[in-house]
Amino acid sequence: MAADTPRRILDAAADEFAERGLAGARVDRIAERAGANKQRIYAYFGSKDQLFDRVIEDRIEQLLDAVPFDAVDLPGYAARLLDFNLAHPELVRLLMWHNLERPGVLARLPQSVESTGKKVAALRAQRGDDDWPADRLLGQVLGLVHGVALTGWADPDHVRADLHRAVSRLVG
Amino acid sequence: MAADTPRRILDAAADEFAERGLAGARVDRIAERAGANKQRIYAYFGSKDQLFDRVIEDRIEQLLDAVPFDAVDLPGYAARLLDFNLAHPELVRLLMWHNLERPGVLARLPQSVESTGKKVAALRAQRGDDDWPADRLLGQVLGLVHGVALTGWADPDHVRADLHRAVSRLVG
DNA sequence: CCGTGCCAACTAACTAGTTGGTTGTCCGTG
DNA sequence: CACGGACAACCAACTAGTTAGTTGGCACGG
Repeated sequence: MAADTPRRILDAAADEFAERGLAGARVDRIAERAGANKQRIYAYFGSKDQLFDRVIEDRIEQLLDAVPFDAVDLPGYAARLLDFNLAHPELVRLLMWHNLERPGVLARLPQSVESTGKKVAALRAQRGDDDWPADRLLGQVLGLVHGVALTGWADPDHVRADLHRAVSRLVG
Repeated sequence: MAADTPRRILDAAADEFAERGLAGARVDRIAERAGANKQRIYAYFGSKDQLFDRVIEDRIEQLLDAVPFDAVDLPGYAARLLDFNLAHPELVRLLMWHNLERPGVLARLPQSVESTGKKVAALRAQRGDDDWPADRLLGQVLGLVHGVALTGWADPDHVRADLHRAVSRLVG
Protein backbone atom coordinates (compact mmCIF):
# COMPACT_ATOMS: atom_id res chain seq x y z
CA MET A 1 0.00 0.00 0.00
CA ALA A 2 1.22 3.48 -0.88
CA ALA A 3 1.19 5.32 2.45
CA ASP A 4 0.35 4.29 5.98
CA THR A 5 -3.25 3.99 6.99
CA PRO A 6 -3.80 7.21 9.02
CA ARG A 7 -2.34 9.22 6.14
CA ARG A 8 -4.62 7.55 3.59
CA ILE A 9 -7.63 8.11 5.83
CA LEU A 10 -6.82 11.81 6.20
CA ASP A 11 -6.48 12.24 2.45
CA ALA A 12 -9.65 10.36 1.67
CA ALA A 13 -11.52 12.29 4.35
CA ALA A 14 -10.25 15.58 2.93
CA ASP A 15 -11.72 14.67 -0.46
CA GLU A 16 -15.02 13.51 0.97
CA PHE A 17 -15.45 16.53 3.29
CA ALA A 18 -14.45 18.94 0.53
CA GLU A 19 -17.14 17.50 -1.71
CA ARG A 20 -19.98 17.06 0.76
CA GLY A 21 -19.18 18.85 3.99
CA LEU A 22 -19.41 17.44 7.49
CA ALA A 23 -23.12 16.64 7.49
CA GLY A 24 -23.07 15.28 3.95
CA ALA A 25 -19.96 13.12 4.30
CA ARG A 26 -20.33 9.40 4.96
CA VAL A 27 -17.88 7.53 7.11
CA ASP A 28 -18.31 4.34 5.09
CA ARG A 29 -17.45 6.24 1.94
CA ILE A 30 -14.31 7.66 3.54
CA ALA A 31 -13.22 4.16 4.51
CA GLU A 32 -13.85 2.92 0.98
CA ARG A 33 -11.97 5.84 -0.60
CA ALA A 34 -9.05 5.26 1.76
CA GLY A 35 -8.94 1.60 0.86
CA ALA A 36 -9.05 1.17 4.61
CA ASN A 37 -11.33 -0.03 7.30
CA LYS A 38 -14.05 1.75 9.20
CA GLN A 39 -12.79 0.73 12.61
CA ARG A 40 -9.36 2.12 11.79
CA ILE A 41 -11.01 5.53 11.40
CA TYR A 42 -12.53 5.31 14.85
CA ALA A 43 -9.37 3.83 16.33
CA TYR A 44 -7.21 6.67 15.01
CA PHE A 45 -9.56 9.64 15.06
CA GLY A 46 -12.35 8.85 17.50
CA SER A 47 -15.35 10.28 15.69
CA LYS A 48 -16.49 11.84 12.47
CA ASP A 49 -16.32 15.32 14.00
CA GLN A 50 -12.82 14.82 15.34
CA LEU A 51 -11.73 13.47 11.99
CA PHE A 52 -13.02 16.62 10.34
CA ASP A 53 -11.04 18.78 12.74
CA ARG A 54 -7.88 16.76 12.14
CA VAL A 55 -8.31 17.08 8.40
CA ILE A 56 -8.54 20.84 8.75
CA GLU A 57 -5.48 20.95 10.97
CA ASP A 58 -3.65 18.83 8.44
CA ARG A 59 -4.52 21.03 5.48
CA ILE A 60 -4.63 24.49 7.00
CA GLU A 61 -0.89 24.83 7.13
CA GLN A 62 -0.62 23.71 3.54
CA LEU A 63 -3.02 26.47 2.56
CA LEU A 64 -1.60 29.16 4.81
CA ASP A 65 2.05 28.65 3.95
CA ALA A 66 1.62 27.51 0.36
CA VAL A 67 2.55 30.96 -0.82
CA PRO A 68 5.38 32.64 1.11
CA PHE A 69 4.28 36.02 2.33
CA ASP A 70 6.02 38.98 0.73
CA ALA A 71 5.50 42.28 2.51
CA VAL A 72 7.55 44.12 -0.13
CA ASP A 73 5.57 42.93 -3.14
CA LEU A 74 2.01 42.74 -1.85
CA PRO A 75 0.35 42.71 -5.32
CA GLY A 76 2.57 39.80 -6.38
CA TYR A 77 1.75 37.96 -3.19
CA ALA A 78 -1.96 38.45 -3.78
CA ALA A 79 -1.65 37.15 -7.33
CA ARG A 80 0.27 34.07 -6.23
CA LEU A 81 -2.23 33.39 -3.46
CA LEU A 82 -5.03 33.65 -5.99
CA ASP A 83 -3.25 31.20 -8.26
CA PHE A 84 -2.96 28.75 -5.41
CA ASN A 85 -6.67 29.08 -4.68
CA LEU A 86 -7.55 28.52 -8.32
CA ALA A 87 -5.24 25.51 -8.48
CA HIS A 88 -6.67 23.93 -5.32
CA PRO A 89 -10.42 24.51 -5.27
CA GLU A 90 -10.94 21.51 -2.96
CA LEU A 91 -9.01 23.22 -0.18
CA VAL A 92 -11.05 26.36 -0.61
CA ARG A 93 -14.26 24.36 -0.41
CA LEU A 94 -12.96 22.53 2.64
CA LEU A 95 -12.35 25.81 4.42
CA MET A 96 -15.76 27.15 3.46
CA TRP A 97 -17.48 24.05 4.83
CA HIS A 98 -15.47 24.32 7.99
CA ASN A 99 -16.32 27.97 8.37
CA LEU A 100 -20.02 27.13 8.16
CA GLU A 101 -20.13 23.91 10.16
CA ARG A 102 -17.53 24.71 12.80
CA PRO A 103 -17.77 28.49 13.17
CA GLY A 104 -14.98 30.12 15.14
CA VAL A 105 -12.78 27.04 15.38
CA LEU A 106 -10.38 28.18 12.66
CA ALA A 107 -9.80 31.59 14.19
CA ARG A 108 -8.59 29.90 17.38
CA LEU A 109 -6.23 27.50 15.60
CA PRO A 110 -2.63 28.19 16.70
CA GLN A 111 -1.19 27.67 13.21
CA SER A 112 -3.60 30.20 11.78
CA VAL A 113 -3.03 32.75 14.52
CA GLU A 114 0.73 32.44 14.28
CA SER A 115 0.82 32.72 10.50
CA THR A 116 -1.34 35.81 10.55
CA GLY A 117 0.74 37.34 13.31
CA LYS A 118 3.92 36.92 11.31
CA LYS A 119 2.36 38.45 8.22
CA VAL A 120 1.14 41.48 10.15
CA ALA A 121 4.53 41.97 11.79
CA ALA A 122 6.36 41.77 8.47
CA LEU A 123 3.94 44.18 6.88
CA ARG A 124 4.23 46.60 9.79
CA ALA A 125 8.03 46.48 9.64
CA GLN A 126 7.90 47.26 5.93
CA ARG A 127 5.35 50.06 5.78
CA GLY A 128 4.71 51.24 9.29
CA ASP A 129 1.28 51.56 10.82
CA ASP A 130 0.39 55.18 10.27
CA ASP A 131 -0.96 55.26 6.73
CA TRP A 132 -3.02 52.10 7.07
CA PRO A 133 -2.79 49.78 10.11
CA ALA A 134 -1.02 46.62 8.99
CA ASP A 135 -3.59 44.14 10.32
CA ARG A 136 -6.47 45.93 8.66
CA LEU A 137 -4.61 46.35 5.37
CA LEU A 138 -3.81 42.66 5.38
CA GLY A 139 -7.47 41.92 6.03
CA GLN A 140 -8.44 43.97 2.98
CA VAL A 141 -5.92 42.21 0.76
CA LEU A 142 -6.83 38.71 1.91
CA GLY A 143 -10.52 39.54 1.69
CA LEU A 144 -10.03 40.78 -1.82
CA VAL A 145 -8.22 37.61 -2.88
CA HIS A 146 -10.79 35.24 -1.42
CA GLY A 147 -13.66 37.39 -2.61
CA VAL A 148 -12.62 37.50 -6.24
CA ALA A 149 -11.76 33.80 -6.11
CA LEU A 150 -15.34 33.18 -5.00
CA THR A 151 -17.08 35.54 -7.38
CA GLY A 152 -14.76 34.49 -10.20
CA TRP A 153 -16.70 35.09 -13.39
CA ALA A 154 -13.92 36.22 -15.69
CA ASP A 155 -11.07 34.07 -16.93
CA PRO A 156 -8.12 33.51 -14.56
CA ASP A 157 -5.65 35.69 -16.45
CA HIS A 158 -7.91 38.71 -16.29
CA VAL A 159 -8.80 38.06 -12.68
CA ARG A 160 -5.15 37.80 -11.73
CA ALA A 161 -4.22 40.96 -13.62
CA ASP A 162 -7.14 42.88 -12.10
CA LEU A 163 -6.27 41.66 -8.64
CA HIS A 164 -2.66 42.74 -9.06
CA ARG A 165 -3.80 46.14 -10.19
CA ALA A 166 -6.29 46.46 -7.33
CA VAL A 167 -3.76 45.62 -4.64
CA SER A 168 -1.24 47.96 -6.25
CA ARG A 169 -3.71 50.79 -5.86
CA LEU A 170 -4.40 49.81 -2.25
CA VAL A 171 -0.78 49.93 -1.18
CA GLY A 172 0.20 52.77 -3.50
CA MET B 1 -52.14 32.31 12.53
CA ALA B 2 -49.90 35.12 11.38
CA ALA B 3 -49.31 34.34 7.69
CA ASP B 4 -50.53 31.60 5.40
CA THR B 5 -48.92 28.20 5.62
CA PRO B 6 -46.61 28.21 2.55
CA ARG B 7 -45.19 31.56 3.65
CA ARG B 8 -44.50 30.30 7.17
CA ILE B 9 -42.87 27.16 5.80
CA LEU B 10 -40.58 29.19 3.54
CA ASP B 11 -39.50 31.42 6.41
CA ALA B 12 -38.90 28.53 8.77
CA ALA B 13 -36.98 26.65 6.08
CA ALA B 14 -34.83 29.71 5.41
CA ASP B 15 -33.83 29.79 9.07
CA GLU B 16 -33.14 26.07 9.25
CA PHE B 17 -31.16 25.95 5.99
CA ALA B 18 -29.16 29.04 6.94
CA GLU B 19 -28.16 27.41 10.21
CA ARG B 20 -27.46 23.87 9.05
CA GLY B 21 -27.37 23.74 5.26
CA LEU B 22 -29.20 21.30 3.03
CA ALA B 23 -27.67 18.09 4.35
CA GLY B 24 -27.84 19.23 7.98
CA ALA B 25 -31.39 20.56 7.89
CA ARG B 26 -34.22 18.35 9.17
CA VAL B 27 -37.67 18.43 7.64
CA ASP B 28 -39.34 17.70 10.96
CA ARG B 29 -37.58 20.67 12.48
CA ILE B 30 -38.75 22.93 9.67
CA ALA B 31 -42.32 21.80 10.23
CA GLU B 32 -42.01 22.47 13.93
CA ARG B 33 -40.47 25.90 13.42
CA ALA B 34 -43.21 26.81 10.94
CA GLY B 35 -45.88 25.74 13.41
CA ALA B 36 -47.08 23.70 10.47
CA ASN B 37 -47.34 20.16 9.36
CA LYS B 38 -44.86 17.93 7.63
CA GLN B 39 -47.26 16.82 4.93
CA ARG B 40 -47.98 20.44 4.07
CA ILE B 41 -44.32 20.82 3.19
CA TYR B 42 -44.46 17.91 0.78
CA ALA B 43 -47.86 19.01 -0.56
CA TYR B 44 -46.57 22.50 -1.36
CA PHE B 45 -42.91 21.92 -2.20
CA GLY B 46 -42.49 18.30 -3.18
CA SER B 47 -39.19 17.47 -1.56
CA LYS B 48 -36.49 18.78 0.71
CA ASP B 49 -34.28 19.69 -2.25
CA GLN B 50 -37.04 21.54 -4.06
CA LEU B 51 -37.87 23.39 -0.87
CA PHE B 52 -34.27 24.52 -0.62
CA ASP B 53 -34.35 25.84 -4.17
CA ARG B 54 -37.60 27.69 -3.54
CA VAL B 55 -36.17 29.27 -0.42
CA ILE B 56 -33.20 30.54 -2.41
CA GLU B 57 -35.45 31.90 -5.13
CA ASP B 58 -37.53 33.57 -2.46
CA ARG B 59 -34.56 35.26 -0.78
CA ILE B 60 -32.13 35.88 -3.62
CA GLU B 61 -33.82 39.04 -4.82
CA GLN B 62 -33.87 40.40 -1.31
CA LEU B 63 -30.12 39.92 -1.09
CA LEU B 64 -29.20 41.05 -4.58
CA ASP B 65 -31.23 44.22 -4.61
CA ALA B 66 -31.08 44.97 -0.92
CA VAL B 67 -28.90 47.98 -1.55
CA PRO B 68 -29.74 50.07 -4.63
CA PHE B 69 -26.74 50.14 -6.92
CA ASP B 70 -25.01 53.50 -7.30
CA ALA B 71 -22.54 53.71 -10.17
CA VAL B 72 -21.62 57.28 -9.23
CA ASP B 73 -20.69 56.57 -5.62
CA LEU B 74 -19.12 53.12 -5.76
CA PRO B 75 -17.37 53.37 -2.37
CA GLY B 76 -20.64 54.35 -0.71
CA TYR B 77 -22.41 51.48 -2.42
CA ALA B 78 -19.77 49.04 -1.20
CA ALA B 79 -20.09 50.32 2.36
CA ARG B 80 -23.87 50.02 2.31
CA LEU B 81 -23.66 46.51 0.85
CA LEU B 82 -21.26 45.57 3.61
CA ASP B 83 -23.65 46.93 6.21
CA PHE B 84 -26.43 44.84 4.77
CA ASN B 85 -24.27 41.74 4.91
CA LEU B 86 -23.34 42.44 8.52
CA ALA B 87 -26.96 43.06 9.40
CA HIS B 88 -28.22 39.87 7.73
CA PRO B 89 -25.67 37.13 8.33
CA GLU B 90 -28.32 34.43 7.85
CA LEU B 91 -28.80 35.40 4.22
CA VAL B 92 -25.06 35.35 3.64
CA ARG B 93 -24.83 31.90 5.19
CA LEU B 94 -27.78 30.72 3.11
CA LEU B 95 -26.00 31.74 -0.08
CA MET B 96 -22.75 30.14 1.02
CA TRP B 97 -24.51 26.86 1.71
CA HIS B 98 -26.26 27.06 -1.61
CA ASN B 99 -23.01 27.78 -3.40
CA LEU B 100 -21.48 24.65 -1.88
CA GLU B 101 -24.41 22.27 -2.07
CA ARG B 102 -25.93 23.41 -5.35
CA PRO B 103 -22.91 24.65 -7.32
CA GLY B 104 -23.65 26.61 -10.47
CA VAL B 105 -27.37 26.93 -9.87
CA LEU B 106 -27.19 30.52 -8.69
CA ALA B 107 -25.18 31.76 -11.65
CA ARG B 108 -27.93 30.53 -13.97
CA LEU B 109 -30.74 32.15 -11.99
CA PRO B 110 -32.47 34.80 -14.14
CA GLN B 111 -32.85 37.24 -11.26
CA SER B 112 -29.16 37.09 -10.54
CA VAL B 113 -28.12 37.46 -14.18
CA GLU B 114 -30.45 40.38 -14.71
CA SER B 115 -29.37 42.22 -11.58
CA THR B 116 -25.70 41.89 -12.47
CA GLY B 117 -26.37 42.95 -16.04
CA LYS B 118 -28.04 46.15 -14.91
CA LYS B 119 -25.20 46.99 -12.56
CA VAL B 120 -22.59 46.48 -15.27
CA ALA B 121 -24.55 48.60 -17.73
CA ALA B 122 -24.94 51.44 -15.25
CA LEU B 123 -21.27 51.31 -14.39
CA ARG B 124 -20.26 51.29 -18.04
CA ALA B 125 -22.47 54.28 -18.79
CA GLN B 126 -20.89 56.17 -15.94
CA ARG B 127 -17.19 55.44 -16.42
CA GLY B 128 -16.78 53.87 -19.82
CA ASP B 129 -14.94 50.62 -20.43
CA ASP B 130 -11.45 51.76 -21.35
CA ASP B 131 -9.76 52.31 -18.03
CA TRP B 132 -11.14 49.18 -16.38
CA PRO B 133 -13.83 47.01 -18.02
CA ALA B 134 -17.04 47.53 -16.06
CA ASP B 135 -17.85 43.87 -15.47
CA ARG B 136 -14.40 43.13 -14.12
CA LEU B 137 -14.32 46.23 -11.95
CA LEU B 138 -17.68 45.26 -10.50
CA GLY B 139 -16.32 41.80 -9.82
CA GLN B 140 -13.43 43.28 -7.88
CA VAL B 141 -15.70 45.51 -5.80
CA LEU B 142 -18.22 42.77 -5.00
CA GLY B 143 -15.42 40.33 -4.29
CA LEU B 144 -13.84 42.82 -1.93
CA VAL B 145 -17.10 43.37 -0.06
CA HIS B 146 -17.85 39.67 0.38
CA GLY B 147 -14.25 38.88 1.15
CA VAL B 148 -13.84 41.37 3.96
CA ALA B 149 -17.26 40.37 5.29
CA LEU B 150 -15.97 36.80 5.51
CA THR B 151 -12.56 37.55 6.92
CA GLY B 152 -14.02 40.16 9.23
CA TRP B 153 -11.63 40.33 12.17
CA ALA B 154 -11.78 44.02 12.96
CA ASP B 155 -14.79 45.88 14.31
CA PRO B 156 -17.49 46.89 11.79
CA ASP B 157 -16.73 50.60 11.85
CA HIS B 158 -13.11 50.06 10.90
CA VAL B 159 -14.00 47.47 8.28
CA ARG B 160 -16.52 49.81 6.70
CA ALA B 161 -14.09 52.74 6.68
CA ASP B 162 -11.29 50.60 5.23
CA LEU B 163 -13.60 49.19 2.59
CA HIS B 164 -14.71 52.68 1.59
CA ARG B 165 -11.11 53.74 1.31
CA ALA B 166 -10.14 50.66 -0.70
CA VAL B 167 -12.91 51.07 -3.24
CA SER B 168 -12.10 54.77 -3.52
CA ARG B 169 -8.57 53.89 -4.53
CA LEU B 170 -9.84 51.30 -7.01
CA VAL B 171 -12.07 53.70 -8.88
CA GLY B 172 -9.88 56.75 -8.41
C1' DC C 1 -69.02 17.93 0.38
C1' DC C 2 -64.71 19.70 -0.67
C1' DG C 3 -60.40 22.00 0.40
C1' DT C 4 -57.19 23.11 3.95
C1' DG C 5 -55.05 21.77 7.78
C1' DC C 6 -53.65 18.93 11.97
C1' DC C 7 -52.16 14.56 14.38
C1' DA C 8 -50.05 10.27 14.79
C1' DA C 9 -48.28 6.27 13.34
C1' DC C 10 -45.74 3.99 9.82
C1' DT C 11 -42.16 2.34 6.21
C1' DA C 12 -37.95 1.72 4.37
C1' DA C 13 -33.68 3.14 4.01
C1' DC C 14 -29.71 4.94 5.96
C1' DT C 15 -25.91 5.96 9.35
C1' DA C 16 -22.56 6.60 13.27
C1' DG C 17 -20.40 3.75 15.96
C1' DT C 18 -19.46 -1.25 17.94
C1' DT C 19 -18.16 -6.04 18.29
C1' DG C 20 -16.25 -10.60 17.45
C1' DG C 21 -13.50 -13.27 14.92
C1' DT C 22 -9.46 -13.76 11.66
C1' DT C 23 -4.90 -13.05 9.36
C1' DG C 24 -0.20 -11.69 9.13
C1' DT C 25 3.96 -9.43 10.86
C1' DC C 26 7.34 -7.97 14.04
C1' DC C 27 9.99 -8.75 18.20
C1' DG C 28 11.75 -10.39 22.32
C1' DT C 29 12.60 -14.71 25.12
C1' DG C 30 13.91 -19.27 26.04
C1' DC D 1 15.28 -21.71 15.84
C1' DA D 2 10.75 -21.98 17.85
C1' DC D 3 7.23 -19.95 20.46
C1' DG D 4 3.97 -16.51 21.98
C1' DG D 5 2.48 -12.04 22.83
C1' DA D 6 1.46 -7.45 20.91
C1' DC D 7 -0.14 -5.04 17.24
C1' DA D 8 -2.05 -3.41 12.83
C1' DA D 9 -5.36 -4.42 9.75
C1' DC D 10 -9.31 -6.71 7.46
C1' DC D 11 -14.21 -8.45 7.03
C1' DA D 12 -18.84 -8.90 8.20
C1' DA D 13 -22.55 -8.49 10.92
C1' DC D 14 -24.88 -5.88 14.31
C1' DT D 15 -27.15 -2.04 17.35
C1' DA D 16 -29.68 1.73 18.00
C1' DG D 17 -31.07 5.84 16.57
C1' DT D 18 -32.40 8.85 12.82
C1' DT D 19 -34.70 10.52 8.60
C1' DA D 20 -37.17 11.52 4.14
C1' DG D 21 -41.31 10.63 2.63
C1' DT D 22 -46.29 8.27 3.13
C1' DT D 23 -50.83 7.10 4.71
C1' DG D 24 -55.20 7.11 7.08
C1' DG D 25 -58.18 9.41 10.05
C1' DC D 26 -60.24 13.62 12.02
C1' DA D 27 -61.84 18.76 12.46
C1' DC D 28 -63.59 22.88 10.46
C1' DG D 29 -65.20 26.51 7.37
C1' DG D 30 -67.58 27.72 2.98
